[in-house]
Amino acid sequence: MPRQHGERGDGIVEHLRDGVRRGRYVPGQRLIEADMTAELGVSRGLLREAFRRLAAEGLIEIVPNRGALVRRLSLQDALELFEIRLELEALAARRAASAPEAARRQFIKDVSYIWDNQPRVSASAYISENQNFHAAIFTLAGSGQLIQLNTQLQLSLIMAQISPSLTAEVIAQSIQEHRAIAEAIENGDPVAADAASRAHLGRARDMVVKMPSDVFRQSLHGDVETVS
Amino acid sequence: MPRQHGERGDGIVEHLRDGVRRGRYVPGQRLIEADMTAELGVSRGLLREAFRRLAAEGLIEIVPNRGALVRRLSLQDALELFEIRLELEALAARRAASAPEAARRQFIKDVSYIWDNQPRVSASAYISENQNFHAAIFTLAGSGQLIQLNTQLQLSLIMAQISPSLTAEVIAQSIQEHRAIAEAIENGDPVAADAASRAHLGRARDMVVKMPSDVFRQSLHGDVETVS
DNA sequence: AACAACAATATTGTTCGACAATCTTGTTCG
DNA sequence: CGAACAAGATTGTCGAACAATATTGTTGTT
Repeated sequence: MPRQHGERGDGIVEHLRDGVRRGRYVPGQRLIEADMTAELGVSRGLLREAFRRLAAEGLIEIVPNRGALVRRLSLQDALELFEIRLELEALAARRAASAPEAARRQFIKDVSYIWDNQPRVSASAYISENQNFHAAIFTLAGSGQLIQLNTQLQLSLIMAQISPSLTAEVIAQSIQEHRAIAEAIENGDPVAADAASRAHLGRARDMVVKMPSDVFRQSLHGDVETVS
Repeated sequence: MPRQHGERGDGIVEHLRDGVRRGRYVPGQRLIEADMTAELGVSRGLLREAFRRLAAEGLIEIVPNRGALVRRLSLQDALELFEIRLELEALAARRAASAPEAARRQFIKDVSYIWDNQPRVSASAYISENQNFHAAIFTLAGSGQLIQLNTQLQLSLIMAQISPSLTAEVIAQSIQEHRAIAEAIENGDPVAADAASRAHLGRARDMVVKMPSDVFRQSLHGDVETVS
């Protein structure tokens, strides 16, 4: 954790990203500067720079004169993000399936945990498995820009918001679909990988629609809202 | 320009974005804090927050201990971005073509300049026309998340880098393709809009590949590079 | 008890000055 | 000409300060 000169801000950013992933910070939670500077041992200036980065990434929001809070997606946000993710992950899957065989073989090793038949011990275990799996596809796809864009898709937030409502059946179904994607990639079949990705994300999308509505922030009525 | 409490940073961000668009700042140029604080009349802290936002957006880069500079894309960066843009803009075009008729009609009015048959007076005139046109499609698509992601696609940088090598023929060709996209949207035909978008961006991509190589930064040899 | 109005407190927005770490440039020496 | 070093420029980080705004607490009234 002791980062060197010029990279201290990275540590803060990582702390927050990780904190949201593991539920230490939850969507809607306000992030008070005084508290965080005390806890992390950094100056306000550095903390505020980190906040700005994360806000641009879409993980937190900064409301003028009210400061930073972990972003809480509306259902509309989530659906728009799923729609985008569908396209980008299909692209990534195609690229991944076209990667050199050695790289694909390594990928299969890296995600071997998806073949485990034991029921996942906890929702959070599945959440991190899921994040890892999707990240591995983007990595194998080998496009720096895709990896970068993937951070804007807010998988952490979606998982954090729906995780209390996750059922064992939904998880089991997802794992099956992960295997289908992985197999298509292993076989070097871009068309199948594309299709399997779309099927997986389409189903995940439908699942989200059926969630209790208080999982999401009430969406603004306006036509289009941007996030600074 | 006198923004109010809590929104001063927005002005700086806007200034930089605009500056890159109009060529006031060019890819590769270093942005010295002392100079910019003097010119913009803001404190270093605020300026650095703005830098962090823009770096997360991908418009500038921050190199530890060397500060901020306008990002200069490698050919690989540009191609990866085109590949992604192809998918996202096709999505946006489909959505746009499915928008209510009133909105589509308004869109056609907003982009009526594309029907002008006069040759564009300057490369920069075409550049701003192009940016406007593509932004209008994303706006009509009505997805806040898509609009947000569009900022990561770095159209400004690509244009800034290739603009010295733009020819009248290439511009004329692009304008034709813009018209095809607009017509498909006007007719409410998502399939045609999708196809026209893909054709346009595919051709633009091919054009970029043929550019003189010194237009782009020499790409790093590594497998994948991320931009913080 | 509910509520309005106000005061007290907390929190953010912004600036300034300081100093160490690092990079850049200029100069001198071999 | 190039290495080595010194001088200067620039960034990274901190802390203190104060105004603007938001939040909470208190009081008095109905």
